[in-house]
Amino acid sequence: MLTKHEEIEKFILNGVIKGNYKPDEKVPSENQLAESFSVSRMTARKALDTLVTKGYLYKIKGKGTYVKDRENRDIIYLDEMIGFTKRVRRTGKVPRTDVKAFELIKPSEDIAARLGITTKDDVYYIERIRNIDNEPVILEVTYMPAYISPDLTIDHVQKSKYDYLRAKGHRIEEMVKEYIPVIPESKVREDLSLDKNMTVFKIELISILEDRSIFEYTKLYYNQNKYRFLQITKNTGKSF
Amino acid sequence: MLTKHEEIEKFILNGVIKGNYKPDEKVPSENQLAESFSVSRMTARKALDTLVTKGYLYKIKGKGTYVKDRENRDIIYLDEMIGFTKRVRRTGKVPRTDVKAFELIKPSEDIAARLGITTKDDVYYIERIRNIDNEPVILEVTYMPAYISPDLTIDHVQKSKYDYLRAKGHRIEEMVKEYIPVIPESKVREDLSLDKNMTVFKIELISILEDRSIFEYTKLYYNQNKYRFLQITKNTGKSF
DNA sequence: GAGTGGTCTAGACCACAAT
DNA sequence: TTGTGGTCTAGACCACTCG
Repeated sequence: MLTKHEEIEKFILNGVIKGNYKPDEKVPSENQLAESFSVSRMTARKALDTLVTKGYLYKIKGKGTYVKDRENRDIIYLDEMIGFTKRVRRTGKVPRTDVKAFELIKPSEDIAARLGITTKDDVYYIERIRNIDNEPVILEVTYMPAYISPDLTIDHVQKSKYDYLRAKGHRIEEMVKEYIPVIPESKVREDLSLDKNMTVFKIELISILEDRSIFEYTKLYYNQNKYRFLQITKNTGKSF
Repeated sequence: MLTKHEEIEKFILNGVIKGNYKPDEKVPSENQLAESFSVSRMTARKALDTLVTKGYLYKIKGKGTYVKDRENRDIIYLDEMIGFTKRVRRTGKVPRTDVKAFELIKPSEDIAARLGITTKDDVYYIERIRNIDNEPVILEVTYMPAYISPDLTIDHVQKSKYDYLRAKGHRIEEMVKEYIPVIPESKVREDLSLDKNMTVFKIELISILEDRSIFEYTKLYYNQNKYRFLQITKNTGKSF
């Protein structure tokens, strides 16, 4: 036995999947749904809100509720993040990196612990937004111990952290990544122009150098409205 | 300017982070919050619901709303899924695989397309739940073309698909994985005993053999209540 | 001005858990 | 019986969009 809002959710979702409601077209308004299902507006609203959170719809205040275009999303390959610029160009699209923050700060206890330093050591705080064809795709928040990268400039950050690292004769030996689904806070939501309460894909990672020092602690937020995130693993001989 | 439900959400979240509300202890009830913040119950409720979706709280009908224990989650390494049983034993915990479904079916058009076969070809439909210490951790839904694995039995599935594959002289050449955050449908929710509207981590993958035929299409749902999902990448020489 | 979504209220009835 | 969360109602006011 479905509840009323589940009934409405099912009805709308069905329409989306079957193509009765096409991408970027309106679904019935909250008032229309309330009337046609003989429920209160709050109940109809709950159904639509759930489908927004699940990523099927998006709302525009004053206008209506629309079907999200999930079919025509482009693909981004996760292991190729390092070569973001090059990879995007290869698809004929235009990449751009916006450096939103580049500061020298004292880390919180949590950050210091992750980087294996103390709260008295300096760290770079870096926020970057990766765009493709002027659309924000990835938000990156990075903490880097200053002692490893003493002469880092905003110019390096505008391009590639890893190019800088290589130029300094360092080499990343290991990366530890954690995969986390989240509903982002408002700051992330604004930077990636996401819908409220939309689930998002997050990776937290630590890069470890050849001497076991930690080069960076980075949080990556991926905008799933326009892109799908894939990874290709080739058999190297022993994994499978 | 925060809305009222955001104000309450912030208050509770703060209490959780600061430790005023301890793991598996109650937060104030909806009625208590409604009174102390001078709002209607629906408004207080919305704040708690949001925190459930975000993974900070869980609710038990008739009892109350509780703080989820996120600190003491164990770690599972993603690339080691193949050796699930062995890896879990190594930590001193007890792994178990429940085969919930093992059937020979005709695939839908969507599934057939993903497997590179027709809707007239047979496929195995397999559902498995991976448990650690009797707690469901991973739900796995697999479609396998029968022509590649003609003599597959439930016994093989109880153990390892990949052991079977090796025994047949095959070898997985490549895996294509897609990472997706989702709010699972009720079936998945029940299998993994998840909270309603809780965001979950999902991987869809295709395994490709040396002759480019597709061995499997698999959907994996990871229960993030009890586990964190990490991946370690070692530098093989050219990736970074 | 009419329609939309965003927020909020003050009730109500229910199923469930604990005492 | 009391308290909890789950669902739902029938209103209300607001900010926004568009004609």
